[in-house]
Amino acid sequence: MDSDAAEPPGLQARKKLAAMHRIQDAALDLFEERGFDDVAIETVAAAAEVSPRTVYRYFGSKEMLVIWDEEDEFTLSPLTDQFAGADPIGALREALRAGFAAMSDADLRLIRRRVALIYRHPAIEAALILHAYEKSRAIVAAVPERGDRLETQVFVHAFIGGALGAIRHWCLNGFAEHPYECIDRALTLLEHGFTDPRKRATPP
Amino acid sequence: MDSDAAEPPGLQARKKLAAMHRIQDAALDLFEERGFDDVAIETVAAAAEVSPRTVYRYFGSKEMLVIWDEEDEFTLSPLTDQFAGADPIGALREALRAGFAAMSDADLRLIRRRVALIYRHPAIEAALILHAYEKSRAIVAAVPERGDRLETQVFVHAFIGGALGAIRHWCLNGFAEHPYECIDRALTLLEHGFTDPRKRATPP
DNA sequence: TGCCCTCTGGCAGTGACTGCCTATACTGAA
DNA sequence: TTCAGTATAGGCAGTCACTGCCAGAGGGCA
Repeated sequence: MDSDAAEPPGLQARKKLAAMHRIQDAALDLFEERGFDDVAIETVAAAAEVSPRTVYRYFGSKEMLVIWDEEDEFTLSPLTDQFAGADPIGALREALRAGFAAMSDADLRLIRRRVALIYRHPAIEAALILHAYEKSRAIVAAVPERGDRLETQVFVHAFIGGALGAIRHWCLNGFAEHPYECIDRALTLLEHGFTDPRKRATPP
Repeated sequence: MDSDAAEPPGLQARKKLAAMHRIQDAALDLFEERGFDDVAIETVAAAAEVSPRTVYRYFGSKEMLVIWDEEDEFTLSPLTDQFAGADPIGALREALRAGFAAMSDADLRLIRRRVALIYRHPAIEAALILHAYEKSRAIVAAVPERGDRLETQVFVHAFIGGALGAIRHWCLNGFAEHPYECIDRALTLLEHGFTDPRKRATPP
């Protein structure tokens, strides 16, 4: 594991981060232009002027070129703590609200670009789902006394599922609403349960 | 698509089904013995006395050798209808109860064998998750007036997530409980929501 | 400046997966 | 029973994602 405390950036790490952004940019361009399946890693590497080996070292898989988000670690790790608290849904809502509030318009544009690509290509959507479940597994593991309890498993998985459903809806709806709006409504649904079909049938 | 009505079995289809069972059996044996990653498709094909090409034609992917369940189509397609009704959770509960009740001990043993393998190898668990989400996508698509609604997306995804959590807990708990027990409790959690942490902290 | 060491690049390999074509087995009618 | 017509399995060769391994280039620090 890296380390939990934020260390001074490191001049070498900056180059890596810059390269990752350059590679992701090139990849998004190519994928949007020719389609995900018709672009080889070698092509992406050539466009970003790095070796294919480096692309794999940085991103691990082709799909991660689209999934990867620099802020991922920062936004997701506090989530772990929320699940242990007394009001996990409220805490999650607040954490996500803060996360979206901290985003610039450029950030949001980049996310929309990536999400559009994700739901245009099933293979990438698959990778996103797996990525989300890896997170959920980490979250469950981080709640020691409750990790093996069915209730924890179901809650965490349902939350991940709900979040994925919200993102999917956000994209399939042409990004009409603000993403936090979707997440928020998903959280409300999880909060109150699906007992009453009218809760599902009529928006708040 | 095949067809929705049950046609006479077809003598050719029987041979295929028998071959699939033979291939899956051989695959499970080999995966349990040597591990999923250390068995090539070629080996499985040789053990089942079919060509590797046929294995792919039947199962589509290596992971599907473990995931595949003959009853899958039969148990899952009625689920689609349940989501459209007034009391989807109740209908789901009943459908799943009936499904498990119809299972023989041999069926259950096979499922335990497959699930144990699934959670021993992340790659197979990944495939299971994706398989489940493909089903959920089909389900959402089958609820025409509600398919693009956020509430439907979230509900279906949360249900799938909850079910996956329940199965995961079932396996990680050493198959101590009956699987329907786990699913049932998961449904109850979804039904009542996660408002009250005590609902998560204390079993019914 | 010089030593250490991490990181990048190239190489070669593995194995999952996929068209394409031929042989073969099944199906339905003469 | 036999003969078309059709669907299906096998074999071949190819693509490409992904992975160790090793040598070289470049930062980090004295």
